[in-house]
Amino acid sequence: MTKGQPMSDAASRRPTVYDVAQEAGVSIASVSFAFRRPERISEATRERVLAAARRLGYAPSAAARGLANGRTGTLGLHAFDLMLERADPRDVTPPRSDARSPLDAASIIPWSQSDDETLADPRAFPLYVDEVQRGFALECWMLGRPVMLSSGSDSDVSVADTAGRVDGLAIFPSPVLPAALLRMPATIPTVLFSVAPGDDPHHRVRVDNAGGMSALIDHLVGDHQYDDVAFVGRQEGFDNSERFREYRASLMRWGLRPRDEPIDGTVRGPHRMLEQLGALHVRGALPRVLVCASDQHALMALDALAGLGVRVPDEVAVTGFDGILAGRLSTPTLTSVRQPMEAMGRAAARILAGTAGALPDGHARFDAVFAPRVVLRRSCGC
Amino acid sequence: MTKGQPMSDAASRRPTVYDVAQEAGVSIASVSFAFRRPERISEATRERVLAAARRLGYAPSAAARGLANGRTGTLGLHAFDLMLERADPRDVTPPRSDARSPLDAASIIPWSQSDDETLADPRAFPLYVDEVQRGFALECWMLGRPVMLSSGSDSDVSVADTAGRVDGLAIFPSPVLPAALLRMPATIPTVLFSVAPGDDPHHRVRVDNAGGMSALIDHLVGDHQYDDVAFVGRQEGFDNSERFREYRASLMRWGLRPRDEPIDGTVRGPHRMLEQLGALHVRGALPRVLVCASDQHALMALDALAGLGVRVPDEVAVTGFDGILAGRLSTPTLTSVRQPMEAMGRAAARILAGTAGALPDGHARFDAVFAPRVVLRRSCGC
DNA sequence: TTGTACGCGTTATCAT
DNA sequence: ATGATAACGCGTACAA
Repeated sequence: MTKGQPMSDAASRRPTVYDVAQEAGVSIASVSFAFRRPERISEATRERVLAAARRLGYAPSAAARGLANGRTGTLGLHAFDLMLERADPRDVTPPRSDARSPLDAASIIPWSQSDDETLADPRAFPLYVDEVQRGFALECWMLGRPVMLSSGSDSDVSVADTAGRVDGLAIFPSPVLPAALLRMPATIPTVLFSVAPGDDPHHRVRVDNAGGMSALIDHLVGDHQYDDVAFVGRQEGFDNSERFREYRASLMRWGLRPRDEPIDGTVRGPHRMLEQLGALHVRGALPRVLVCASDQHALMALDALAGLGVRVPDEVAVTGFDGILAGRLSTPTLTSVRQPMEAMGRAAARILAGTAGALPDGHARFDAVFAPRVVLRRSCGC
Repeated sequence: MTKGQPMSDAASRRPTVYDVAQEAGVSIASVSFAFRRPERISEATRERVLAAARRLGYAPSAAARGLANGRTGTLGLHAFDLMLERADPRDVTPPRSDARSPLDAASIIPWSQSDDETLADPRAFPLYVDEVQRGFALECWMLGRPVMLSSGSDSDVSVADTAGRVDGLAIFPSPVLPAALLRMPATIPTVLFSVAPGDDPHHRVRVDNAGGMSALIDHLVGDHQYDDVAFVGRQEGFDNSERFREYRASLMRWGLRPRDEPIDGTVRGPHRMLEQLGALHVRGALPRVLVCASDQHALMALDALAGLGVRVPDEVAVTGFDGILAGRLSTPTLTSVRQPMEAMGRAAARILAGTAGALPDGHARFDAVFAPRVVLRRSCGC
């Protein structure tokens, strides 16, 4: 077969420029121009080409275009361990879409109410990542760029795979990230969410944890006069660590002694929080305030305290961090430090879109640090 | 330059198999095998290749791979008029990510509280599409496939563009959809959400509107004895029309007379609902119940009634449809008919993943019809 | 086990 | 304005 000629059975394949060109009686260049360079072609042939394309159901292959001009036009958002902090979707019965129900005999599919409640629980959605993702998608929509969402637990492979599909990539934080981060190719612009500044070539979008935490502590100590304030949450990841550090620093500025041992609380899995708080409770050693590393920790603490019969905020006050929606639905409503999550997602998209065309070693590395804001609700005693 | 040889300045470009092959001292086939066919290569050379790839920051180009083997591995989700029913993100001040703030002198970015509230309003997020999208993304995650999110108002171009990027495509309903639908290439498996059955080659995922509506009317008339029930919402799109039709049919089965003129209510833009309800109110002609085409309509109706000083549900009862989260946050809480949105999104993904490899004219066309469920809350008088 | 050569579908560069 | 042709980077028969 001669190079560049259309294959014989045009019917069974996805149509290509060759098929359209033949159908319209023009060359493949004219087909391409009809779609991408309307000004370089006569209106008459353009119409002929478009009609032929429509007749054949032709859709240009993004893969070929991407190969030809070296860019995909897509921006990516990657999560290493997507949903690890949520209900595992594998626990939920998959809908029976594999049951063969032809169109003319559609059977009505029932669903498990409990499964639906698991998925629709505001404590599981929308979370921090969902709001950031929404901001990212909104901005990409405005920029006219498709968004590629990807995830994977094997850090290297999955991120490299995604990197090969997009012109720019934003990455959610993860415990496994730092190592993978260093190996990350600097070949496309990359934004890291909530990662400490460093020497690597990647951009940053993060929040001023210290400012938010110190404002929160100032409120708790200054306004409420609380003097026994504990921290809940393991120190893993940049955000949690920075929040813990500033929790200690702020208390010490007020002349108070922080509890050195933060109360551990894993957000997912069999959690030890009830256990730990229960132990403190029987010893009568519960702190007056639980400052939690995130809203998810705080909501778990509310559950645990309710289970122990401890009244919030009268006996123990609780605060969160992030400002997710579920904090507005809890009982009592949750005092928190809100991050502008949508704005952060949008910022990441703009950074990528702006630097996607630039040189790989573009010396302008962004570090967008957003100011969080204390949101006072009931759980702190307000 | 000879065909197939690496270019001279390997440093300034994204590295390719040629660069890696040269670096590792092997052929490009070995590089490819090292990544895709580990069993067909010796462990030693594989290690050499992977090390070289890491050194160079090599990420395989998805475009080239997609072109070579004819599939992208990605599933797509397309919305024609994404966010048309939400706050226009262009109204929101973009975050100042374009301000050059080098990493070593990060300035803290303030943000507008009102903008953040607009974006974080539960009435704007998560909506129906967001929950479906989440289900779609969850299922794709389980299937190990990336997701491509796209949107565009120009129906033909944008959907064709997306179709060229994915192995299968799910499409949200839209007023402009029917026309574009017919022109859609059947070249890749396609799922249409909430579209009436038809002769086209596309799959369907939808909800049993009639069953849901009749159950709702049965509750309102049978349990609450309401006899003056009006419908709110324009009859556009498959879901709204079917709901209106069944609203009429159900009432007539109960021997009641439906109001023929549904109260118009556009979800976005300067809405006429307050105006219309106000006119009915001054005439003392408000219906006893407002059955709304969607939760978004119902929430607007609640606002309008509150503005008129009409008590819900004592004077006028209100019901919605869909079961979005915002209905749990309204005052009073909203009685609705919930769709299993996540399950629908997951079903779409499974259908696409299952048929992506099949023949284009695969005769198994799915029509997954999910059973909705009445959710009783306060706004109906319960 | 490893290397060579070609095709995938598009865009861009040149001629005409 | 239109046509011919060479990249683009990867997968993979096929040859060695």
